[in-house]
Amino acid sequence: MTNSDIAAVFEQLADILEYKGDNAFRIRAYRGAARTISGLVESLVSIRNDPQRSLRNLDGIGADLASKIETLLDTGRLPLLDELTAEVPAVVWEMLRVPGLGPRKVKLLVETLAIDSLDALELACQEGRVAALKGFGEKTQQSILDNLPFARNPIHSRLLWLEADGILQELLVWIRSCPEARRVEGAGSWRRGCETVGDLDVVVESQRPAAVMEHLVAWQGTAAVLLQGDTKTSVRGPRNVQIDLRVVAEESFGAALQYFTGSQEHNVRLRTRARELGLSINEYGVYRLEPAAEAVPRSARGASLGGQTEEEVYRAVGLPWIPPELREGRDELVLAGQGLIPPLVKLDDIRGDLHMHTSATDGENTLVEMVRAALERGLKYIAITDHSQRVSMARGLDASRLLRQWEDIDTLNQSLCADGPAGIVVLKGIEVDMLEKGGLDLPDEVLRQADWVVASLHYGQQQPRDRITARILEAIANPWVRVIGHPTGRLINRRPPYDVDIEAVIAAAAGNGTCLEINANPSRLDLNEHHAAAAGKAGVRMVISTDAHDTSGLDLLRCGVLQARRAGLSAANIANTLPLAELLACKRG
DNA sequence: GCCGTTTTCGGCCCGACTGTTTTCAGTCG
Repeated sequence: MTNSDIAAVFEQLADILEYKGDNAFRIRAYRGAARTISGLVESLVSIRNDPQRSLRNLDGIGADLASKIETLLDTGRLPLLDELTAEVPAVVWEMLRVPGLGPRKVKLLVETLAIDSLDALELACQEGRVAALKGFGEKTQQSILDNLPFARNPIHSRLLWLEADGILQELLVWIRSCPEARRVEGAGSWRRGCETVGDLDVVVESQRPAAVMEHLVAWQGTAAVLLQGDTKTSVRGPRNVQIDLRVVAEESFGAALQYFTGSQEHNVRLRTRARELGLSINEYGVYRLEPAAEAVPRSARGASLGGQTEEEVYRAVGLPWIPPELREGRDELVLAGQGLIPPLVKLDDIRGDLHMHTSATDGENTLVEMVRAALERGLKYIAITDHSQRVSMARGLDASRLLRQWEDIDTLNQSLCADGPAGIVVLKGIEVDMLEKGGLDLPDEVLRQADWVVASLHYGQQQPRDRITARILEAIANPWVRVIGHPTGRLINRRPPYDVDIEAVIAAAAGNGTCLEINANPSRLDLNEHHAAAAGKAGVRMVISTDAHDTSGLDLLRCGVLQARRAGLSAANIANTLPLAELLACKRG
């Protein structure tokens, strides 16, 4: 079993235990273990087999879960899961996708009304049998009917970060146009730069919350109002995304922004740290913990020790401000406490883009158009890396077409030089395919004439782990290959990564001085943050590239930079922050 | 089920909103 299989088992156990009404902290323990495991780069097998290490040293994994992991590794099954799965009818998982229905209510519906399908649930609502249940009522019954379509619609995946960003930017412009709104910021997983975003969070400072919330309701993108209170309003926006707006006073803005940025796990850890210091953090500020704090209403508590800015909140617990991209509840609080949060790479640090296509293959713009667009964006160098011949669908280049393109690039560079020193250098590159049977799609004799070679795997993605890994290791060892393109091949929400031993890839890249790509395309973001972090620790340089197929694709660099920041990487970890001469001196020598 | 420079037992972050409730449970983030 792979790490993700085992993480899935623990998630499933947590879901089942939640439905059964088990201890909430036990459930949290299973979810915490699943999170830890899905963030691992090394396989659980290798950790278990390493005499220097122990599964029990993993965050949130104790004696019991370690033994369950061993059982899963040995047998591929877990008796507890088989046992519990049999106790929960399948309809439960469908019903839990109805917004507003949680495990408690679903359990009551299943057990008292014998609901066994969404159709049966709909009928029970129409016949008024749901409203008659204890704890339910007319409004709950109607809300179930209204929300049933969301449970039935299988297209329920989270938005890509860039899609969420498009909606949020429009929304922020609208909210900022409200005269009653002062500071306005996006929060949540969008602000943390997550690969995908489930819903949009906006925090606003205002003296008149009601006016701001009415302004949101009046937005042209608002499709329905889900709930509206004194300080919080939720609406359904474009593409059915839920938008949560929270309005607070000036002295609480930082605390609210911190709270709504999350992640949940980061906040749990931050608040736990606060409690150890005799403090309590909520979305209004930081307070001293009184002996009977629970009984004291917020307004009657002592003065806030901070909350106007995020910096104040972190400072109150003895920490420097932590960049949102690192707030995932991993080791960021410990690092921050030791002053070891690295300066994260910024978009401005990136000097060049080293993976893009032109109309010579499957790009939409010509060489000259791509170069002009890169120049407009202030890039100092770019590599033109069209597909090689194996990618016939894209009219991949054979050696002779490639050499002709490189002649064009030579000519272009000469004319760019004549324009003066503020120009751009165009590198002669290729995205060469790693062939199914091994080897590369162009001979070394051609590759050695290139300035920049990206090697990528597009075919034979179903091959077994050792075959895929061997193909990539061979490319890494090739003296002319500078970087491995989208090293795992995944497409977010569409296609899983191919089965590759990423630990071996990282080790080989480190040994050969070959870079690994952080492909900035919002559907790829490949390497992912965990792999990129591990590569950075291993001393591998990464290249953040757009893989642009048209001029607007060059704007995607910022998505790759966000991914690198989430991996905790600095400019020093990223090869294309270097001046060109140093970049080209990187591999050989 | 995990965890421990006060602890191997007794804790485990915190609050808004809704609906169905005479004081709170469930859901959500």
